[in-house]
Amino acid sequence: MFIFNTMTSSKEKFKPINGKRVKMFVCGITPYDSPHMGNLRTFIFFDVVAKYLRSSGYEVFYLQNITDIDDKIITRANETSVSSLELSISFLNEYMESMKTFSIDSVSLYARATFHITEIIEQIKILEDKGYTYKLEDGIYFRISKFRDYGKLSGQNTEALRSGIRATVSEDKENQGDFVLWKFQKPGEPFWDSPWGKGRPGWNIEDTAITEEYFGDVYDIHGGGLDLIFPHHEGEIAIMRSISGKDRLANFWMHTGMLTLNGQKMSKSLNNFLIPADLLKDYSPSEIRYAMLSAQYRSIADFSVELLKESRVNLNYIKRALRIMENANGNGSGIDFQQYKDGIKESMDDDFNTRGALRSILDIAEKVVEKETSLSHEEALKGIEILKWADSFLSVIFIEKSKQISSQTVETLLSIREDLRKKKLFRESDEIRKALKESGVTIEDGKDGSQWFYEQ
RNA sequence: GGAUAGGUGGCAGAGAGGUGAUGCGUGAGACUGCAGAUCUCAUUUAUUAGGGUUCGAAUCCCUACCUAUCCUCCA
Repeated sequence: MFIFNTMTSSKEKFKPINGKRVKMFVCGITPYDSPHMGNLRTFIFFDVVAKYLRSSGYEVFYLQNITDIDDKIITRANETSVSSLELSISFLNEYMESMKTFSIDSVSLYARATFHITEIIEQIKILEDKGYTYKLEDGIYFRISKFRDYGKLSGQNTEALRSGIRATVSEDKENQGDFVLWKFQKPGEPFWDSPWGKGRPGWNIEDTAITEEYFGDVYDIHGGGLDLIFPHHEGEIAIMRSISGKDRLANFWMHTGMLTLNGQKMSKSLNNFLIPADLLKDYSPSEIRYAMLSAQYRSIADFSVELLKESRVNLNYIKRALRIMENANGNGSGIDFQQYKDGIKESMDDDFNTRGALRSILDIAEKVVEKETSLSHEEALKGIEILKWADSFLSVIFIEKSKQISSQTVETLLSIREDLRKKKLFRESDEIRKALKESGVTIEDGKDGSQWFYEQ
């Protein structure tokens, strides 16, 4: 298995530090607003990563943080006159709801920053003792000049950063890149006590405190969006390595490409984002998830309706093949299912190429449709087994069917409809089709009678 | 200005030195009460540009141009 490592800009053979155990950390959200599809892209992808690693025999501890204290939360809370705690919990619930909707259920532990204040303070103390910190009027800062490898992950050097065009001129910071570890409380803001006075933690140290708590000072995979490489991940590396003295924080750095809308990054500040609810009006969760997995995770993916439509068509095609397999009773088609399974595995082992895996699944579907009449029951079982295996990490085909009407009822209604059609009472027969559609059952009339199937 | 990743048909996306897959879309036809699905055929000059290496380049090298992201809020 090969993984593209941002740190080295190359694909490297994956090997966990400790046998088959994998410690994976992915930067989660700051719950100050609804999660958008860009966020979802990242979390859907890492869900596949965790699931695929598990299906490949690894034991994965997938840790995700929640930045539930932050300037934006405080600002937003003040605007809406609820407490920052209430605000963050409400958006956190919404986030968890989305995770459920899109079958993102592989995270072992969600760690909230506010539950780890003690560990954060401990880390700052160590940094202080080692001379990595200094105090300004508004907080305790980390001194990046003391950490030699600052900028290694992003290819930045501190000299160039100084002339960054967007950097606001610093007040008193020793270096533009210095970041806050502990922010002193301003009147009315939530706070925790610390040796430096009342305040709250800075962003970067929340994650290092959490990962050190559960993983120790070096772990296997650190993931997140591409936009977090600088400065967030540089900051994490600077903090943790300064504390541990080790030559690394994580062995593999994985970053997902941005989801764009009309060629521009989906983001709150540009106000060009889509939230799940916008899409769920017209598309199912698995169609959306399929669309997200249709692009290679590191590439820019421009969001489009075409992509969703294509996903729907392809997914329906796969489901059609699945129905054929479920009813197969031919004499043998000679389809070599194993080669497709190998193809899926090969794609996934190559830096989690979900696009390639989906391609192989479509190849299976195509073969099955082509050999519909000759496909034997035994062959079909093999084919279904492969689809189930692939779906154990892709999670787009077999979605739990809730409150669906029984197949017996459907058959009964269909035979009634058939009679109506023979009598050319089409208005009545169309009513039945419509009613079934609303219950999640799709009917397709063909030469050999009507076929039906459950939508997800 | 610096950094990172890229630039292949209308769109998505393979190809990793030996006349450019595939899917979607589109067009035509078949089927059909309608819808949908499916089938058949088609989509004729798609590799950003210019140099170089080579018998041969999408692929390797150089230059230019373009796009996205980051340069202290960001998945």
